Amino acid sequence: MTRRRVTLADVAERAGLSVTAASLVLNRQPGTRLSEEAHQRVLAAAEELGYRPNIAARSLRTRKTATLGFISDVVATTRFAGGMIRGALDAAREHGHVLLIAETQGDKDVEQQAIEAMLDRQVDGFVYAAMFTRRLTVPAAVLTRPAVLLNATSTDGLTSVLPDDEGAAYQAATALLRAGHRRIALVGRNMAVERDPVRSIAATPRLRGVRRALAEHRVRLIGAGPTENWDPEDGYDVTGQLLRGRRRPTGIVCMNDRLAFGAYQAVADAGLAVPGDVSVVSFDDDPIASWLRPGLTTAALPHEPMGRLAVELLLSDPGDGGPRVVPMPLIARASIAAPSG
Amino acid sequence: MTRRRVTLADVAERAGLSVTAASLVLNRQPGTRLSEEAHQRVLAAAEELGYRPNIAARSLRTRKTATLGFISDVVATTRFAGGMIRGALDAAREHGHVLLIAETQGDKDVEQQAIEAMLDRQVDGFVYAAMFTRRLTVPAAVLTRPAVLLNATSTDGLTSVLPDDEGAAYQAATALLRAGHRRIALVGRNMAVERDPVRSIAATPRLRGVRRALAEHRVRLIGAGPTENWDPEDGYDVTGQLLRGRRRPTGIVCMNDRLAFGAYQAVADAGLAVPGDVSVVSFDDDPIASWLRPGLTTAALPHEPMGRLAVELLLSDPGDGGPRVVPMPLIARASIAAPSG
DNA sequence: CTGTTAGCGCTTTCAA
DNA sequence: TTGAAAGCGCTAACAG
Repeated sequence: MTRRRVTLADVAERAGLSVTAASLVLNRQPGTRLSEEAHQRVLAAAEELGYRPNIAARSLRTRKTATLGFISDVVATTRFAGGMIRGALDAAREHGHVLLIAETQGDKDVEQQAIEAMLDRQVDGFVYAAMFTRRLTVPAAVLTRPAVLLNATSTDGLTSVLPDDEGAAYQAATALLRAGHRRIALVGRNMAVERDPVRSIAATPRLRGVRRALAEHRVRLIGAGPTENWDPEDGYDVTGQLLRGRRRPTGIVCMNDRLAFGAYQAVADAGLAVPGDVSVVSFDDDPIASWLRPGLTTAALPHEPMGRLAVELLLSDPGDGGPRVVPMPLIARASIAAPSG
Repeated sequence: MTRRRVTLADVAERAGLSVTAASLVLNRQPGTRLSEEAHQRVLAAAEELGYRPNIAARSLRTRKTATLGFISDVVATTRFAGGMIRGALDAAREHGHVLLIAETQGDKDVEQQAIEAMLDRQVDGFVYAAMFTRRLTVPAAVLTRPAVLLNATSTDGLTSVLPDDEGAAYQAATALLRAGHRRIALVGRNMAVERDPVRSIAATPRLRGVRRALAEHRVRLIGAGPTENWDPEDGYDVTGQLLRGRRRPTGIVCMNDRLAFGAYQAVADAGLAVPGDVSVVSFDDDPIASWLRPGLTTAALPHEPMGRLAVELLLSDPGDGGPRVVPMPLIARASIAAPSG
């Protein structure tokens, strides 16, 4: 039932011209050598027949497939992952490209297989993405083609796209300071992570940004216990300790929204309120940030712009190598107020 | 710098055989006509040269690309969306296929463009997915190739993959009944939605399943006000009303986890506790379900198995047309207890 | 058991 | 201004 696809030859025949002519017209060659009439005839024929080029056949000659490979470790587990994909997808579409997507789940064999499958299909380039900002080593097969790192850095000299964690942290802490807070604590410290070059990429600049803001106001951070992870229960535990401590903070910076979610619960359990007794600011703009009551003020991970930038770099000049930093907008909700004391 | 890819001709030359022979061996033809020695030589040559077939070239002859198109309305916005993609990706990989993914955002032009771009690349088939279960009309261009609907139904007679909402609702309500509850309310009613053939696909079977379970125990549902949407604030509002009503429920079934999130807040604001005073059960298994305290018992949307099944059907015999229902496991956490009264 | 040849649909010299 | 012909890498008739 599926009728044979119409080919360039069909168009040419209908236009009463050669395949060459048809090809020339349809590809809008610069030095428009064909007569105006030939143009019209080909265009009309293509239109009437509903002609669409066979990209596979074309790529055999041109070695361009207008297809990019997007390789990431995890898409399903983390919820904003989709944002990077969406941004990449949008940019690709705007440039007439299409995305082959693979998820490796951190499995090197799966990854290798995925890369080869894409190479077999002659992708023009790769976006190699990590769902959690980190440093990584790019598989050699990826370096076979132009490539851009997304939400990660490496030592391969590849261009990489990263969120501006430090700037975001500076803004977040400054928001607290501007509201008048001086007793500020930070939830989510973990020296082991901060010293680990692989995992520190988000933690360290966030810490640095907070410190820089506080330093400008000559405020010292209230010490908080370390957290093993950045999950709600970690936030709950550490915030509980802080609230029971001798110098109770009026403002808390959480390293991410999941911690903040736990912090909210700890504040409530202590018989206190956000933001009346404790102001909270955080990172990521996880969907729950808007569901919490009061809404959580948080610096949004710009996943969509990041994904977009990655493919735009890939399609223009991916070679230069420096990291490109994308700003994280502070989404102001209702979790910050002036300190009550 | 990128060395020319090694071709079949290279392998053949190195093996001292014809291209045909090499092709035959590498494609493991059934009637292994080549000599054992020829086999070895070709295999060795391919191995040494790191030969990889050019799928584009192959597909020109075979009209098979081992590439599938995955079209969905939204991937980034909804958090579990990724699950369907992951399942589809896994199944595709296991079958040596690769996925071209596009997101249409509900825009028909974007959609048409995406479908054509995929058709231009000769995809072998389509998975057409909706991120919220619903009825839809499949674009004609999709019907050009084998296709399977994912999380949606249509009138095109396409095979579709759906979650077993009714079974899940039956289980959820039964869990409450078994715990001893008799005063049970349902949060998330909306007649307008239930009567709308487009949007009712999840709501109606959930309602039916709950009713069937209650009927078996001769229990009548406590009336609850309708909700405009299924968002946290809707759950908060309606649950608040129920708790202030004359016949306070001891068990609540929420139509989804976002509603349940709001319900938890309403219970807390009423000075009551989950599950001591009110048991809650819900649908979806949104990540927050596990973050809530106490953990929310909820029927999980089986996105991953659904995505997987869709491509498996597509790769085997997509033609048959009936809807295929995937069970929704009830994830038991801590939000159900015996009624206190 | 193995090689020759044609051709998938397209682009691109080169010649007319 | 136009067309013929070669060839991208591969598979599949058809010979031998």
